[in-house]
Amino acid sequence: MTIQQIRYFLVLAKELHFWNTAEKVFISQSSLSRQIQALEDELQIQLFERDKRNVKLTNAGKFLQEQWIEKINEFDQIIRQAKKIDDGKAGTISITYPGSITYDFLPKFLEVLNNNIPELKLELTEPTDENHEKLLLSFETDIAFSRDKIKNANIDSLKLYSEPICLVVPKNHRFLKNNIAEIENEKFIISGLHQTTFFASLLRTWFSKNRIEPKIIIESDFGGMILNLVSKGLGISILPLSFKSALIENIEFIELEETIDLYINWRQNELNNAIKKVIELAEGIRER
Amino acid sequence: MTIQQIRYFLVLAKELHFWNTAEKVFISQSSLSRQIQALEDELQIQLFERDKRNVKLTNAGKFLQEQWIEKINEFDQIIRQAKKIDDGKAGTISITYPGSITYDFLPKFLEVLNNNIPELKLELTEPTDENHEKLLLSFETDIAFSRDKIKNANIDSLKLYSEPICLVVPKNHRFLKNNIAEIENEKFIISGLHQTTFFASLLRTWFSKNRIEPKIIIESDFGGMILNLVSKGLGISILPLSFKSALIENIEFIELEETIDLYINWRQNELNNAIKKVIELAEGIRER
DNA sequence: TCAACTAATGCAAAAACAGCATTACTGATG
DNA sequence: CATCAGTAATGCTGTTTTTGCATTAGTTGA
Repeated sequence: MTIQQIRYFLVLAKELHFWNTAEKVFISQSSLSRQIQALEDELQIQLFERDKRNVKLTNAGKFLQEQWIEKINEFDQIIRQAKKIDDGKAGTISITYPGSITYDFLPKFLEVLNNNIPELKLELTEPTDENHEKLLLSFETDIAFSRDKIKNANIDSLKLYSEPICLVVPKNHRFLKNNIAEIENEKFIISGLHQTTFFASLLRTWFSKNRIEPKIIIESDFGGMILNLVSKGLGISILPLSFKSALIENIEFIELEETIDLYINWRQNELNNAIKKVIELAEGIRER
Repeated sequence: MTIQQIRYFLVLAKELHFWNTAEKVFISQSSLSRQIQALEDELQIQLFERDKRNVKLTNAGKFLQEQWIEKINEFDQIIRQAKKIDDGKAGTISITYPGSITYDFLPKFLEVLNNNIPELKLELTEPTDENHEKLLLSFETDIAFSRDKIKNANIDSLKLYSEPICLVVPKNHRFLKNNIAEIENEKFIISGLHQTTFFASLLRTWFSKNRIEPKIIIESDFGGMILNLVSKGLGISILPLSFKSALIENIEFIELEETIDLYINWRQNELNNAIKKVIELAEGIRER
């Protein structure tokens, strides 16, 4: 059984037409017909019901289509990862991170990487869903920065630092002079509280602990946007202190009691030396 | 790339010896050598470092060995499952169940199955670890009976019935005449409370709710054994009412307030008609 | 220096595969 | 009812790939 045969099968299962499929996979109709027959023979499973005119998946065929699509993707991903390991330092490594470290920690970290492994190529992504666990284990990413600790037997985690979260207000806001009072009357520009991200849940907890039902006028998950709107006087927000490094005009940060952590996460028993080196450097930063 | 090549690779990765490997996989050494070369060529990844005398896995090779062992197993399991679907009613379906339904529900259910689908072949297992979720999704089982509801988007669950849990005591035990008092002085024969099974956690809750620290003299997860020891007067136990159907001599059941449920669980969108029919029959039983 | 080991390779036979042309059957059309 | 277009399977032939044998070439230890 060939991986290629499985790919042919998957295209045919979608097209349900030998000629079209043959064209798509760049072989002749007769060859395709025989490849599929060979596959059916080897598996001893009928995949398609076909008469001289129609092609239809059997139940077993439908099942294999579902399952194989997934497995073949995983398969390809594994090979891509193996290539990275084979390339060694020349390979590209993927890093995912929460937007809140864009202005402060991340640039510093990238500078350290560049000084120590100048030949390293990086791919940076800010994941929309925050399932770091899955992203790491399926090799879609190599290093994941996260705000909460990942608890998984196959993932190692290390806390890098804690920082306060802050009220973010325009310059000259009354909060800066008086005590923080009647916060409930303020308009908030804030990430959607229904989100499942760790920061959203921290915000929910903070609001409920302080018995505040915030008046949210704009929801945005993009910190840069929030800062900008606050600086224009459209409302106030709550963000980790790191955002101060964005150096936006007309903004002040008021530290709150609450703190938030930053973790670095990676696959246990990583074999890729470049990734191992990056982790070491992160550990080094923490020790300082 | 052939599945077969990957299998060759996996054997060689373990043996690290071309001749031995060739013998094990029933091809000649030269053929094996060329198959591995072809694999390396196609992947563009060096899998082994070899001189004229030694064979050693590269890092990328180690990685692929780890990953492929797993994927190939999943692959085989998928094909086995597809075969079952292809066989239709003639196939064997796998059922896992908690020991507590051995004497009451399960025999009745098997009778219903036998009356309705006499040609069905069954494989029954009492899983030691209770990870029904994984067993179902990896196709190691087809139908899982469980005491707690499985919450997983890819698994469907149905509650079949509730039953009380009972104190199980020898005949003529004082509890049968008086109120249940000074239970703390009784010796318990019971499943290990540290277990992660749903029943163990239910027991823990019950004991703590009633502020009892049970004196456990024998731990056993096997209901039949527990019944036997209770009947011999060695202690008392707590079990679901179902065990009454075991019809052991010299035993009485005292119903408690607490109840426990039985669920049947299966993969959503099951394609195997035999499995679908079994689920239907289970639903039918419930409606009665 | 020699013998034992072991992975790679040249070679010829065998097997598998590819594509062309054709067959065989189905449905639709007039 | 005859004809035609559509479609999957198959016979055939040339090409490519794979196989195993025998041999080579490098390594290790005596």
